[in-house]
Amino acid sequence: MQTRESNAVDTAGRIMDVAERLIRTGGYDAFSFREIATELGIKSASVHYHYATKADLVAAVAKRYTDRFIDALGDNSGDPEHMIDHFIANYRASVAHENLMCLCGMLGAEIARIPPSVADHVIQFFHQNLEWIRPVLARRGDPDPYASAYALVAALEGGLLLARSIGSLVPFDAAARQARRL
Amino acid sequence: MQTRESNAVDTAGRIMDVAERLIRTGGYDAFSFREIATELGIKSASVHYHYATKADLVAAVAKRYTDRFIDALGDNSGDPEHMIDHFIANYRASVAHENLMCLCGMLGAEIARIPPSVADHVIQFFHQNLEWIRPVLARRGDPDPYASAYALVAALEGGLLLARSIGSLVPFDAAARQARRL
DNA sequence: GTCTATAATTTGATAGAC
DNA sequence: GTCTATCAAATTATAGAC
Repeated sequence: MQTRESNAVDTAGRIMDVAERLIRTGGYDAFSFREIATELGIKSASVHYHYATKADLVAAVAKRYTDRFIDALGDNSGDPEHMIDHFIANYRASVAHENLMCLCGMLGAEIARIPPSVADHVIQFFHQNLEWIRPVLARRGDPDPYASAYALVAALEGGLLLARSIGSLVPFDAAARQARRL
Repeated sequence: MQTRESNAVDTAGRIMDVAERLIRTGGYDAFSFREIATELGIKSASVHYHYATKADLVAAVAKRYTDRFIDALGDNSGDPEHMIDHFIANYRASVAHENLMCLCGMLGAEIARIPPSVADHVIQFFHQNLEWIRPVLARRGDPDPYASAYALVAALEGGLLLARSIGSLVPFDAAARQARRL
């Protein structure tokens, strides 16, 4: 069973930890097996023992990231206003606590160049996020919860991107505030 | 003087054309001098003749992209509602006509890994965009045009990202529509 | 499960002929 | 301005010892 902690205790988990951070910093092509190995004090051949190919590793990272993200969102049946704030807070933590992009935001930008097995997980991430927030928006009385869900996720991903670019949380908070208005 | 056309007639311009498309597809690390050379029917040494380093090439591409983008926006003194639609349309064309990310959206996601000379142009792009749209929003009677400018640019960049990820323009249009509301 | 060693390819970049 | 030739380093990946 996969641990829920950020810092896994087994080698396979630690490899994913490092890979996730590197991808969220520079994207799919901005890291190597050797870079991960060096950081963990092992050799790149050992990384290949756990994940045969780069596509395998990144697909595993994307799946774990999605599962953890949806798990952290939890139940969506509470007060809609509180649920929306909770949804926003989960995105905000990405840049606020670690100054990192959302993993699937980064890979989504690169969707046309990444392996299909990875792209599938990225698409799944967005669909699961949209399906979590859409009924919340509907319960709040939104006349078009489908469109509003798209708009909210887009605003949050763009907010992360702009916040990191400018080096300030102000754009994220402004985007979230505007997108959460009924 | 730099031509305004997308397809430059000189080699230096053609190199930038190919580089821009490749970066907008997969990011800074997802292309090589050889890939550009092969596509143009020349050798990678010839690319280095025009741009000594990869950082030099991408910085030139980012500067040209920003200059063209701001130039295409033109004067911002017209009817605010029309100016906002015009601003949105310039972003929308990126994914609608070429299925590409905004160059500076892509590089902004990777801001922590790209050369500082490139990052400077990315930051400039966002500041120039914000300064173009902010007075428009102010003239429209927005109580906080600074925040609304951030929110609009974030929504459009996130809209591009989500549209490309999902493979549909619906998320972009939903994000733009929500972000343009007063 | 980790290692050494290495293969095969690609990368950014340079020297020097034409 | 473009070429051939080349370099040093890095890349993904594999074989086989321990």
